[in-house]
Amino acid sequence: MPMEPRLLKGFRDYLPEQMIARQSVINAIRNVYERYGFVPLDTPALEYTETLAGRAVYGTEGSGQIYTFQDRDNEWVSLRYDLTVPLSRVIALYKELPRPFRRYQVGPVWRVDKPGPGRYREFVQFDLDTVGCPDMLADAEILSAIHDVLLQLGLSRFRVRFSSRKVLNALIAFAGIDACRSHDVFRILDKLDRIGQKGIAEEMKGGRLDVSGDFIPGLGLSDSQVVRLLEFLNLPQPSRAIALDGLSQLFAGVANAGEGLDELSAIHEYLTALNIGDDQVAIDVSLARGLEYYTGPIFEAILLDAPEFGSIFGGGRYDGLVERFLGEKVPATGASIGVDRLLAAILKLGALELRPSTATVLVTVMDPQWRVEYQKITRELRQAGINTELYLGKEKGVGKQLQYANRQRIPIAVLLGADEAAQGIVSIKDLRVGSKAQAELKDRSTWLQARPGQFTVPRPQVVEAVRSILSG
RNA sequence: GCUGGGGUAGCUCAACAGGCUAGAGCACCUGACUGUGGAUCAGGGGGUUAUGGGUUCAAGUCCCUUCCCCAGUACCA
Repeated sequence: MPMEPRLLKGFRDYLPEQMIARQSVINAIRNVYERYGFVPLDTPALEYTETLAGRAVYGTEGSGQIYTFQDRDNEWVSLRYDLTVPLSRVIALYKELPRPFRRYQVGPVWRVDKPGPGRYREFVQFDLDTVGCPDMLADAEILSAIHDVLLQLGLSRFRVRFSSRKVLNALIAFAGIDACRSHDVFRILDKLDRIGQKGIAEEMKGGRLDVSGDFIPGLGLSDSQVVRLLEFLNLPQPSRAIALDGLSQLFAGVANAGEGLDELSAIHEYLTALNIGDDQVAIDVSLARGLEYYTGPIFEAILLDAPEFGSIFGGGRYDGLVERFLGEKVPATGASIGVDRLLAAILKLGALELRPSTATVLVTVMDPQWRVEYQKITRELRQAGINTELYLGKEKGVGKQLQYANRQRIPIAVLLGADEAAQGIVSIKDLRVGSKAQAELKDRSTWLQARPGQFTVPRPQVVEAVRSILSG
């Protein structure tokens, strides 16, 4: 008995249809990033566990989600959890790298997590980071790049949000909360979208019952502390400038609050100079983010027409991460696009069409007698830069081959049989014409006679004819 | 991970209260119709009812195990 073909939970095969769409998204992102002058980097899937599992890297939850095992040499190794920590390792290992080091990296990362819609244990991230620049100019450039990426992908209805961990630290001081609880507070603040202010207030205090009746334990903060948190959350933020005003008034008496505000206002100024508006890249004080290593600005983006996919982009400044390996403090900032989520959202929004084939032309094999001629035509088209497939299935008649082209969404078919050969011509068929017409057709003989979208050209003009179809 | 719900063909679902050989639509394959996609017509392949055990004369149906899926939670891209 053959064994059952099984897929590991939370893992996926990327079938050609998905891969074609995914690669086009990745190429679009890469083009934008190279336009900004970032350089490519790749690192191994496996790292020493100690590289990833240091204190205060991913937080307690994050560390528990790292795939870890012993290899044949009894070394403890782990699958990378993100691309940021490997980058900081690279910075420390290759001291000859230029500073600032501005790199992009795309590849899978692994997290032991409960799989769900749009959430997997292996997923692809596309990262963009600048290492060695303390100025907010670097952060603004990250935001500007994601802004350009989304526009490039045909997604204009998005909202990029940013804030700063330093602002949140000021909030902790402002509310009189013990600094050691700050990460718990951030985690709950981050849920604003889902549970609302009422839910946040409950969870900050005694806890709350969720929709399923499950009890979520609270932090046990006092009423007055929660009032201050809500005051912060209710700051009006119709624009970056107004949000900044509100923050500086609210935190007027808080020591060290100035640092975070300076960061946000610097980013605001840079964005304004780049002509990036409040509606596209906004300050959002409720933004918190889960990872422990952020030290300054933090970023996130959602698609307004596909909010159910969650954030498709997230990141921030992590000035302490490289220090773990180097001892020397190296400023760094960057962000990550969740390629799978972004792709799922794009497909749902219809901004990209799934195609099972990369071919534009199918050269059919009508009669094995002309095989060499089919090969020659195929080669001519390929040399002209046109993606062309020679039909390699069983030669069972042209009907099957056109059906194949139709199902593969290959728009153009080339046909050559005895009739054409006798006249030195080739038949070329634009299948898209028939696809449009076929809804109205009922009777087969009319359909056969019509031969929609089909015409003949002299044999030497095949490439030219295909080109003219493609150019519309 | 936790709580709850679920699992019948590739997909969507059916099968009175435990009772004949587990069915249908779609999809797929073969054929007919000029050397041509669609429609139509004729035929065909597909199932250990997720899994292992138990109760019973009899289990898709009832009980338990494991696995997987879904919703919420936690976390995050």
